[in-house]
Amino acid sequence: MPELPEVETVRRSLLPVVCGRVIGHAEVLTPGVLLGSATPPTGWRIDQISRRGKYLVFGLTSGQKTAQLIVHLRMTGRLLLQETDQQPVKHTHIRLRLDPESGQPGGSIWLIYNDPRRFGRLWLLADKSATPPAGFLNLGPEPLDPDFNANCLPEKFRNRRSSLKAVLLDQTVVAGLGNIYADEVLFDSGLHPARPASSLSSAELERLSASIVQVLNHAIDCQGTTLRDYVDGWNRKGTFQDCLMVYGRAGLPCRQCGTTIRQTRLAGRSTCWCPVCQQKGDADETP
DNA sequence: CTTGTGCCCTGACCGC
DNA sequence: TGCGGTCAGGGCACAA
Repeated sequence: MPELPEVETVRRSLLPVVCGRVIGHAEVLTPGVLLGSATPPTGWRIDQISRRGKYLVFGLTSGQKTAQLIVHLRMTGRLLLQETDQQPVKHTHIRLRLDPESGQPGGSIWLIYNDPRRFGRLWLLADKSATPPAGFLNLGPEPLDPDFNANCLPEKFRNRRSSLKAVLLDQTVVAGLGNIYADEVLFDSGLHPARPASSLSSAELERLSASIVQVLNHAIDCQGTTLRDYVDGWNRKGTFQDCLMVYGRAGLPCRQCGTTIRQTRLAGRSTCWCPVCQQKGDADETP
């Protein structure tokens, strides 16, 4: 399930291949997956790929005109590169033939959007009538931004009575965390997932924000987490699944203290934590 | 405003 | 071997 580290890894795998190429041909095999402008996405040159939270943003130009192609992979979406025009594999919804710019050497490459569960979406914003999705516009601070620190969190946390887990999953609070990294971040910061967000001390907020940055960067260094579906643009798996401390480890001994990892349901999501390394933090529980 | 619930959708897995 | 049930969860609509 692509979260920030997986999306960033996809971005880095696509970047050197697709930038500077022109969308020469586009096939939308599944209507409804591509939203936004009615204009077909052909003729545009891909200038850059940026990322915001779990969204990828392709910057497109055509002469003086600019456009954006925004992509959210949700659960099982994949952007895959193919060097030959192969038969579309099952659950392929969009195929883009990327040609070298005129006068440039080399052959075409295909960029495939594949998504078994069809939760993912692409938005082509090629004219004024097309606007980005609300979720994109309402994203909270970007945790890999150099300016990101604990001061980005308190105002968002102060008025929230709900659990830390629910707040970390809220994309308007911090952009990019999903179920796996929310659990991993809470373990890294030694905080119990059910703690009310508003109960954190400033020292705990510092720890939490530092863990967000640390865990996400570590996962990017490992090319993301592949549990089931996730692969990058060249169909390569990540390795962060070998580094998980709590997610998916219910019933197994904590890798730090040996206590059995517990699992519960929080914010509608399965939540794993270590009952020893992640204390509630209540005064009466402190020895 | 906040918080919670159900839905979308397919494949993997489990028990019978 | 098949078959129904359950689970996985990101974001959104909707209700209270």
